[in-house]
Amino acid sequence: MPDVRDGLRDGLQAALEGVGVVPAPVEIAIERPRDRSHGEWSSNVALAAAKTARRPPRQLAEQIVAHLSAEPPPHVLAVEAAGPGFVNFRLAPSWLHEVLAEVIAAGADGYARSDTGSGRSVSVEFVSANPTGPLHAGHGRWAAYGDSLCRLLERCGYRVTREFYVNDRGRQIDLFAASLDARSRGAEPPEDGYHGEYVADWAAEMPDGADPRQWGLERARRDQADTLAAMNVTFDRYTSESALVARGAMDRVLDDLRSRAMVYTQDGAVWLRTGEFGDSADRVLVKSDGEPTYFLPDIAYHHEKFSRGDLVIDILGADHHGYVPRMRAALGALGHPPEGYETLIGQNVTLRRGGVAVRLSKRAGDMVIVSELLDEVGPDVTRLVYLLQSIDTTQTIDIDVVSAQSAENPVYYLQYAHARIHSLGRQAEARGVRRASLDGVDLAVLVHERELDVLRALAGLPDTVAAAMRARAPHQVTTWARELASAFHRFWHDCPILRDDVGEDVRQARLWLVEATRIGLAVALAILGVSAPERL
RNA sequence: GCCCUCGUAGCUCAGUGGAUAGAGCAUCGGUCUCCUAAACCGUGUGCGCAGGUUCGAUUCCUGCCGGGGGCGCCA
Repeated sequence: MPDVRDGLRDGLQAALEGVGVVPAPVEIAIERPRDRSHGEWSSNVALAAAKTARRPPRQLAEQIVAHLSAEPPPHVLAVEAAGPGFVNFRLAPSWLHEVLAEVIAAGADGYARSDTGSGRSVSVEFVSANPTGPLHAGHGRWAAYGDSLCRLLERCGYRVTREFYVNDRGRQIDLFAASLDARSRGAEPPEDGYHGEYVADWAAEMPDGADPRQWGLERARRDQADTLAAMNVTFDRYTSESALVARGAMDRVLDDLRSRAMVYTQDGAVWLRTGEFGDSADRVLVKSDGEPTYFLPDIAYHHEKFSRGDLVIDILGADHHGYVPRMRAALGALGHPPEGYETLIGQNVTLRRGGVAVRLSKRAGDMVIVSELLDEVGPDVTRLVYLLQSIDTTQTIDIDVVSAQSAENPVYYLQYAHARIHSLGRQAEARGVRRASLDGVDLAVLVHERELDVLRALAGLPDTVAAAMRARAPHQVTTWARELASAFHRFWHDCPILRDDVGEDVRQARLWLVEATRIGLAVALAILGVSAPERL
């Protein structure tokens, strides 16, 4: 896909040669200046290359400008040296008209797609909630985040496997089954058991004679699956811990570690030398009672995942961050390269209702589950709210705000832009206005600042998608979508389309501009896993 | 004590190794005979503190202060 920066970069390259800076000492960076008055694009090459060029940056910038001005790259109206030594480019709107044509040609399926990950596979594990209860608000965040990250990776060409690990054996399951059993008999769960209300609810559903363990696991998994389905999050692979143990994967990985002399016995327990691989201490693999800890099957699971991904990504809650060094150490002990394993730690979610924070604790019982949020605001708002901010920050979701049908709710701004586009389509149809073939439309009539702002936003989408994928930060796509919506609302306000006093040539060009906006919004919403209403 | 993470406007949050740090909400004041006013326009003494690296730091590094999370032969 053509990029206006290619021409600018070639021009800068030639200019550097022209002023005797050969070869260029740095990669030529071209970025958008924060301040529009500094032009459409800007380069800091003169600042970066000044030292090797052995002249003041400002002087170098002026020399570069002199060369570029003699033979300006495509679309360039003027080149200026500015500030400490920036080279600023002023461009004709034609570069944006080319962007519009590109967006239309690529469509929602093709625009902002890249092949940076083609031929590479990645396994992404997220949510992996214990089958001991419903998904809480934090799980909802990982579901929204993880699925959107996968969509980003896919858009960049990676082959992605979405993975969910089910810890269906061990002490927590025993406690859950015991809690369920106690409730079904009208008794209190064990002290360190599960005290949430749902345990009593589920116990009441449990048929007489059912095995609380088996029945409870199925009940919890069904509940979680329903919630994930409601959020439009699906997994390619569920791996059961007990099944993994049953088919011998755990024993095999233990043998493997033994053969590598990574294991020793002490106090009747089997330990892994994780301390030698960067962990703060060695860890127990098999307890003195002969039972494996969760850690050993988890190692086996991660070992397996490398058969599905060149890159293995775990998305974990902040409360599991301490687990990262030991898993990293275990994988190192098995000979996996460190760069093949990536962990993304998400901070907690707090829900607020009526101005009061609701505490999240599945075992204590006072828990806010995702389905509560889903029931109130629906899957689209739920996902978008989760993806409004970075997972590095703790998130506070005010249920009163996000469930309000008001301007306070940040989701509506986006949805309204989408609805306006579809409203225009309906109006156009009612008035018998049709969009002419793009070949016959003169996009050069798009010169209004509001029109150009929309196109500038659209021009930035490919970079945004690429950057969001690299940073594992789907919320950057949300931010972009809000910026596009803002540009679109301002355009809408100032640039009528169907009104009688609008000339046909301008109307046609604007109809295509709206279509391009629709495509941009569709790309972003597809990555976010959100659908927007066609009318509000 | 150690580890992870955050600290940006009254509130909720974006953002960047660069040239004058943004959005939404809230406040106050404007804009519909016109495609949806859930919109638009105007309105602001803000990067926790101190060092360091750099031509340039709010951004990177170190320390401190403050918030959240974690440090089991639980998962």
